[in-house]
Amino acid sequence: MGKETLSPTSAALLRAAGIKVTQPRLAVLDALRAAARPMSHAELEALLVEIDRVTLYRILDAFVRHGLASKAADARGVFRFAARDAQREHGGHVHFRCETCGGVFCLSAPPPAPPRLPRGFLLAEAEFDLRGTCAQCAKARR
Amino acid sequence: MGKETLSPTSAALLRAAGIKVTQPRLAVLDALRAAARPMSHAELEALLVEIDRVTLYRILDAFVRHGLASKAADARGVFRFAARDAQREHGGHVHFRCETCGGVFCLSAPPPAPPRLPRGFLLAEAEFDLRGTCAQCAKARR
DNA sequence: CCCTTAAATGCAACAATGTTGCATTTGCGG
DNA sequence: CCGCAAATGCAACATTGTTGCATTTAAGGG
Ligand SMILES: [Mn+2]
Ligand SMILES: [Mn+2]
Ligand SMILES: [Zn+2]
Ligand SMILES: [Zn+2]
Repeated sequence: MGKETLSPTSAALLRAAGIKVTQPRLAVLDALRAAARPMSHAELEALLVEIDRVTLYRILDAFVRHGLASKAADARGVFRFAARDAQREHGGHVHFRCETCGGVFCLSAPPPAPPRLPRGFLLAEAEFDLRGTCAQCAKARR
Repeated sequence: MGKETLSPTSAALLRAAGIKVTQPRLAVLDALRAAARPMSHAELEALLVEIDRVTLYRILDAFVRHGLASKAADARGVFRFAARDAQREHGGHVHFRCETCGGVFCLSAPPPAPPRLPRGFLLAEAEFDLRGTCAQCAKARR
């Protein structure tokens, strides 16, 4: 009987990152890892009412600093956070964002290869960002 | 003697878009068309001190509604606006955004072709978004 | 030209998002 | 169990963007 491939506990991830394991951080990391898509601060705040607003900002920034989460502004200019390990599932394909309903759709196409950068430039992230109207919203519009 | 390829006046662009030609709009459109890069509201406000803050927001939104400008959140979550005709110069290549200094750099690589979308989906815009650290900021960091 | 009128502007108030300072609490190594 | 740096909670503030409403102005028809 082969050993199961367990995902690490959130506590283990926090310890591996070298930051203190606290109840608020466990709750936030659990929420991020369980989320189907990148979450905004407001969404997390609504989900985790017991956590202070500012603490939540600081926890998210700490996660980003220590490589546990990614942070990117969405089309509306709001930051969205994704757990790095949950995010890996979405690394192999392209996303389409509906400008009407805000929905994110996973396409089957592989992401394009990043081009060569000028000397000295460091690439952190490359995202092929497709925006438009999803089928449902397009139909409703007529 | 061939006829020169004149770019249209900003007033002509406003008229063609079917909106009133006003002094604030002319100033904003001139500024956007002269700008080397997409401009934030704050940058435009500093440049055009005579224009009211709210009016500037409304002018920019009107430009977007009428196809005279594009609007997109930058890596810091701030909206940046570009005149559509000035922007055409930047349609044929990819951009790199420095997460440290906020600078936008034009790369020589052509943009990747958008993938096939699911039935009913409408593509409005496709952008290959590269983020990281520019050479100058990378050097300063060490 | 001058009126008329809808559109655009200016200003005040508000809302959402993100940051800073500081006193208090807590995880964790010793 | 202690001591202390790290993390939290709370208040105040900053920036970015929105809404309501009174006033001004562009543009078209006499
Ligand atoms: Mn996906
Ligand atoms: Mn360019
Ligand atoms: Zn949709
Ligand atoms: Zn830079």
